[in-house]
Amino acid sequence: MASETVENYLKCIYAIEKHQADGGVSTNAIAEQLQTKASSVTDMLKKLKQRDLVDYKKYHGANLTAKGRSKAIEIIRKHRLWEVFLVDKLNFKWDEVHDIAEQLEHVEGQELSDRLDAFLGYPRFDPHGDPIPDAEGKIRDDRKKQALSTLSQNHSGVVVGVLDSSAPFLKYLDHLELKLGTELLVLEVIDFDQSMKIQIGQATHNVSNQFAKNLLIRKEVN
Amino acid sequence: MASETVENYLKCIYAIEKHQADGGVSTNAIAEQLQTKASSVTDMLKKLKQRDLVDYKKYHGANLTAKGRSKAIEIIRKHRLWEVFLVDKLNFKWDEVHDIAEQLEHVEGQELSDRLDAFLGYPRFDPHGDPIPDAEGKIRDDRKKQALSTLSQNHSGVVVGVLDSSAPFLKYLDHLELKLGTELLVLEVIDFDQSMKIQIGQATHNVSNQFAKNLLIRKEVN
DNA sequence: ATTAATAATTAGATAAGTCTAAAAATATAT
DNA sequence: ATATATTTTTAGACTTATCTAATTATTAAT
Repeated sequence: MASETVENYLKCIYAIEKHQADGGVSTNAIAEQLQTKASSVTDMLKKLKQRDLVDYKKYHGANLTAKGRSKAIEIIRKHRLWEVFLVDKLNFKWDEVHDIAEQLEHVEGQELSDRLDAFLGYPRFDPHGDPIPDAEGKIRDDRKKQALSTLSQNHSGVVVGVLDSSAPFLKYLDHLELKLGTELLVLEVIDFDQSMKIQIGQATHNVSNQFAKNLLIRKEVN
Repeated sequence: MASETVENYLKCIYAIEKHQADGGVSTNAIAEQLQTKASSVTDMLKKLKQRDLVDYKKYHGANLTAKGRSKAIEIIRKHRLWEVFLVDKLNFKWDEVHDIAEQLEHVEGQELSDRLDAFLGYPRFDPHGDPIPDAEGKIRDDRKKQALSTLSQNHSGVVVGVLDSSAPFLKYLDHLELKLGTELLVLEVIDFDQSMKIQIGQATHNVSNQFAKNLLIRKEVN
């Protein structure tokens, strides 16, 4: 199989592709995401192309081939399954699991992930609300989710995920007593900076637009 | 922390040290165990010495320092805990877990192993009967175990471990319906080649001396 | 349509780990 | 005690993945 480094590149390109709809993923975007230099990325893209994992044209970025995408999804599946394991079975908190899962995702063995999947009860979502691809690589996520920032006054929703799964953001959510499944109501949107006042249970909080853009909710019909 | 390669060298030196009582572990012994060349081992021993993980004198082999030994035991702890997980929770068979645990043992995080340990109920032994070091690196094994080959006629014992944990040997044990805890009785020892006839439940089998040397039993007083 | 700014690539080095082939040290045998 | 065999080390090369500095392409701006 591919080295850990190669796997990280594939996962990274997959993630960027999803955020940008059109065109090739740029060398710089990959470099920034992976905390490496553009020249290293260029070198790697050549190798990935040789192995038929990406389509790559000099100066025009890269896109995953079917083969590359399939490998990326496999890694994401493992990452998310391990995260469920760490939270559900080992009682880690949702802000503690990312780095460990980052290591576990590279452990090889289809049999391993499939048995882990079964052991966990075939979870559909990881602790951050991200969908877990099934054994065939299908991503089953039919939820209509949107950023909190897209809600207007007096609309309510249920937290179903996050766009930022960094520890600081997740800890802030804990602080606000927000977790997956929590219902919230937009009381007010401030025109000046798009910050909003939201109600969670009996409490109200003011949150920034940056915050609202990173929280995913399913809108409630009310 | 140390790279996977370094960890594998430490684990290897630890294992050989245990089998040979005296003196330095030879370059060739390490090379054979790790399926690599003697020259590579020499290179690595120099690096391990620089990092104070082994004592090494040219042409006279290496021994782990306290620091090196502690790291080796940490890896062994992780390896054995993961093996318990794979067998007890994911229902792998005892001959299938070695290679997967070989990967999992390199995942970093003291917190991870400790929580895994707790989740598994602080097991004392892995699926092959090897003792699991505790969080402080103490190896708790007060069992009086000996190779089956040391038993004489009409003595019986209980299987408590194996010296060879390769898949072929373990599968053979399955075939004989021998597992940890199984009682057996030596019916006859053939003088010619030290092979023996043993009784397991109602069945009797003839096993080679090579077999008997790799099966660990606790002698029963009867 | 040039020029300036930005992005991407090449060239050449470095580090970790490995190898082959040759040289040196140690161990063994007479 | 010397010769032979075995083991170990050195020297130099290769691979993967990385870096810096310099160069080349592309994009944006006037």
